[in-house]
Amino acid sequence: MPIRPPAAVDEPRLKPKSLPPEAPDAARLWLPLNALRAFEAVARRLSFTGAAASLHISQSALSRHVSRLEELLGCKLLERRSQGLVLTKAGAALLPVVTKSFDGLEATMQALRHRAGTSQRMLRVHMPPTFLYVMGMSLLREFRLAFPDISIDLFSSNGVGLPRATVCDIAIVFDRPRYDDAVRDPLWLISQTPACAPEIAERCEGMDLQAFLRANELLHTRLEGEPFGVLWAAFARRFDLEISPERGLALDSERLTVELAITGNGVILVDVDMFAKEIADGRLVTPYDATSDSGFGYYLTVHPDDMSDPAIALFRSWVIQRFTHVNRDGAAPPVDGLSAG
Amino acid sequence: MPIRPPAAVDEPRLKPKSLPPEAPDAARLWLPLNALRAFEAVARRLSFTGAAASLHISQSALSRHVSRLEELLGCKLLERRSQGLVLTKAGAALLPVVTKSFDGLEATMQALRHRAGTSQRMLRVHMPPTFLYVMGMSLLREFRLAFPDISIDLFSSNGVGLPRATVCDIAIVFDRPRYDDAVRDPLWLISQTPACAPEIAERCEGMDLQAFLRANELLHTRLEGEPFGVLWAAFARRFDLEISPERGLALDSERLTVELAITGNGVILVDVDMFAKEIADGRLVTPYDATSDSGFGYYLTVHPDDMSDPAIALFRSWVIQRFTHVNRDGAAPPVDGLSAG
DNA sequence: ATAGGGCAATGCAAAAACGGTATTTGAAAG
DNA sequence: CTTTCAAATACCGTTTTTGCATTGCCCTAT
Repeated sequence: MPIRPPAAVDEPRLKPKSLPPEAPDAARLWLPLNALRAFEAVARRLSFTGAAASLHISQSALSRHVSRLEELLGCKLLERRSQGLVLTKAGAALLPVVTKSFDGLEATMQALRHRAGTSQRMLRVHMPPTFLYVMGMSLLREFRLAFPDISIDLFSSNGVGLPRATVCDIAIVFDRPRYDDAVRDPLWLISQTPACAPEIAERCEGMDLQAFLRANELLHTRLEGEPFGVLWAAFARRFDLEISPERGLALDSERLTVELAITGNGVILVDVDMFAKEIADGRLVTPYDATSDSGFGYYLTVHPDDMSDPAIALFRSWVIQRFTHVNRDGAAPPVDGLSAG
Repeated sequence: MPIRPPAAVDEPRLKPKSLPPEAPDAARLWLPLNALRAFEAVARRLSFTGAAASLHISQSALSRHVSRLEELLGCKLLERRSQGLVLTKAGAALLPVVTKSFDGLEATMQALRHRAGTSQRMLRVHMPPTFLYVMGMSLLREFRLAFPDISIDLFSSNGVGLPRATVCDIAIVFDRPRYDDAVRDPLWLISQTPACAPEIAERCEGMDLQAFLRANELLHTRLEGEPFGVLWAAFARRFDLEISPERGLALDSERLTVELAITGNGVILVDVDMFAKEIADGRLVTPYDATSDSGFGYYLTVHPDDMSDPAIALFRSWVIQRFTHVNRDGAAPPVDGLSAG
């Protein structure tokens, strides 16, 4: 039954239905709000690709939005010329209105959040150093730009640091999936693959995976509350490897572990996206095309009782949305020129 | 497992990535536009149910939209009290801004359509009388309210009246699905079930479907270009009935056919939603719980060459959208106590 | 000229948002 | 205490949106 009739002429006279036709909303329903937002972003930058990056959606999606808008309006809004985009007269007329309207809405929303006590708050956020280093900073920077009235007090240590247990409201923790009653949302589940210094890979050229792992020291990062070597064990299980995952050297901090790997002290399990920089500049190589998803990853947690705090709820939902949208682009180029060595 | 070449050192840091963080859009992306639209409709009427009817979506959907908005804002926008809804301070602050913004957008869109030649047009629309009678009028009324600057010149006859073949730009035709190159969109696919006058149903009480159909005259509506009795034939096929679908009496106009059925002259195949009125007040009864979807239904067609006409394209897309996400809100005919087995 | 790169459009499959139905809840009226 | 009405919720289907990969276009550099 794919197609359904519209509200047929309602029952003739046997239903007072005090409401008159009330059609002011007919046009409202038709208003392509999301397409207008897309158009605005594109028109402001005069670039689909650029707008896509800034909105954290794909260029493809934007292209479609704008096309639809143009189709609905019956006229082009942007002229696609080889030198770039140019606003047509119609586009030029539309852009300022859209910008003004959305700015107004944004400002009002902001003001209401303010009144609700959401703003001028200080959120205490905790996250592991690795996460902070790779993507946390750009994430927080973005959040602050979107909500300048919410300040962030940032903590970063290798301990777990759950909210209410430590001095923070929101924590991003590295953990495995759990099904308890806590408010935990997955942000980034890692895919682990063995990595080592290029010299080691060279020396071991030709070995199969199992031999390789047996020939080298396994490096671990200690995980609070987890048995020693869980990640290696999960990896071994996934590829039917006969190795001793509990063998090796464990450190507190993943950064230290990576340092050891880079300096040729053994093999480490990494997520290629998380250490893209080290891999890209050759300090770390991933000689085998074997990655497994253990379910471990970074989860965002808040204390259940804090869910009613508007600022905390806002931060949480914003981060979650941010991650669902952007698993890749935000991760690749967030930090430039660093990468501790 | 083969060794992978040391992770092809693709673009290391040589990607200026000219774009600065550019976060003005971070908040834009977050703006819950659809939820705001929902809130506006509810707040204006101070009623979820009423707004749902006017927006042609369910109360449930609206409830969720508003909830989400409240959650994002961190404060209630409407106070649900027993006497009805009341705007909170926050809601009262938000409503005018939203209304103003959306009105502005609407007006601008309208103006652009105008400039594009979409407006101040006269559209010639053709539809079958039955369709017009049952739902066409309310449809057109609504369209006119949403787009007052587009006039409608309405034709209604039993002929097919395809655009460009007759004096119309847009036609709604009763037909079967076809896969030709014409621009044809299904609006309402009918589900056919036998119906007759109550006296006949009474007289035939206890008969099975096949006996019932054999005992009564079959009524048809003549369909241009279709073999005599297609609909009855499709129905018989669906339920493995041994009847002679080509038997019976055919008329030009479905309304006439229905009249004959009502006055006890035979059995007709109807869509229960389309003749909800006749069924509700007992003039027509559907004694068997047997409905089949033949694929026949009402299709909207425009001439391919007309697709570039903004006004025609607008009408078309508006009608299609109107049909896809409309429930049976106003229609829900209180069909009680009928439909005996 | 020709190869290469940047950018928007598009086919297709996957994912997410959205909507509907049915049900529950909660308050008020009979 | 039952009945009624409106909003919230559970559950689930499906439409819409999105991303990826690819195409096509035009410009630029070789």
